[in-house]
Amino acid sequence: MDTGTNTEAAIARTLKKNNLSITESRKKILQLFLEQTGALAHGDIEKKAGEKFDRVTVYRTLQTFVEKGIIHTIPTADNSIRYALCKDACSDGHHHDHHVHFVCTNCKKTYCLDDVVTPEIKLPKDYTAEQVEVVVEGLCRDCR
Amino acid sequence: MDTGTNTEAAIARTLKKNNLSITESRKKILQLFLEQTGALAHGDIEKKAGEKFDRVTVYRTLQTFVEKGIIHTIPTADNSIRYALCKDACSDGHHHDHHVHFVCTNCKKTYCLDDVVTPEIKLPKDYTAEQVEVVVEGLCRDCR
DNA sequence: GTAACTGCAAAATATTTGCATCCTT
DNA sequence: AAGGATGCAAATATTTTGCAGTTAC
Repeated sequence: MDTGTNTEAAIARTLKKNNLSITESRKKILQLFLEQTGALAHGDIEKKAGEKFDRVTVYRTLQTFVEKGIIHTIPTADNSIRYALCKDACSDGHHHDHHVHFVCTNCKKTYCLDDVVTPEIKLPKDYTAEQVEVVVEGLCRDCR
Repeated sequence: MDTGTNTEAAIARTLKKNNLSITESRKKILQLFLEQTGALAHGDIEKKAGEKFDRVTVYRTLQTFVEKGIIHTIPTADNSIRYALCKDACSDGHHHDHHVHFVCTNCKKTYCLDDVVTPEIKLPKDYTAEQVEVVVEGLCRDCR
């Protein structure tokens, strides 16, 4: 069975599920995320997509995907927003990550460690936690 | 005893300790951090400093402070870098935070919870952790 | 006096918006 | 056919760089 077809079908399904029309740029960008181990920054996507799309389309597509809960942003100390695919628990605007993110200090790749669950954090009495983000920096498997 | 004087002395000491000359902008910006409970974004500093400094000076001052380990950056999901004072464990370029950061989803203030220590994270075998960043989002004491 | 720091101008980047055209449904 | 999505142009915003003048030591 052709995997290409499977992936395409999955992509179409994801878009349809979110009431988005199925267009070239959305398919291509979603494809990039699926092919990718790690997370992608806006710039990565422009590069990987070649000359295919206008810069503005990339901005708009990423924004739409975040709004729909298809991808989520990962905070990093160096001000470059990165995006990664959400697992199914996410939906419209309400993203809930329960896994840890990892940024390699050498190759700068960003990974979602889906199997590493964010720990409980004990806050001072006056604070209420809604969401916990954990970003670990270090060397990834390829760089050590 | 005049607290103003104490603070000024502390500021001067901090700058001297890091081989930085004691200038108006540095004093003023460091002052802002000391007066502040939470963290500051570049924009906040420009606003709070009034018309006092050139935008470029703020950029350069923040950069210098980060390099010297006087302040550190806090990653947030919304791409606005925030800065907060480092505790003494930090030095030249090697910043080590062991506390949790808290961002209020209502008032957007960012706090360093110095008493809340970052937990140990168990990573997959192939990864090495150098630094763990934890950012908790929720409601702060003033907003709940 | 000298080296370091600042402010201004301007360049380089990054992001947002409006609108006409094209594509999906 | 109608509404949504794209691409282009241009407006904004953000960050960086060079350099001349000023300040700290």
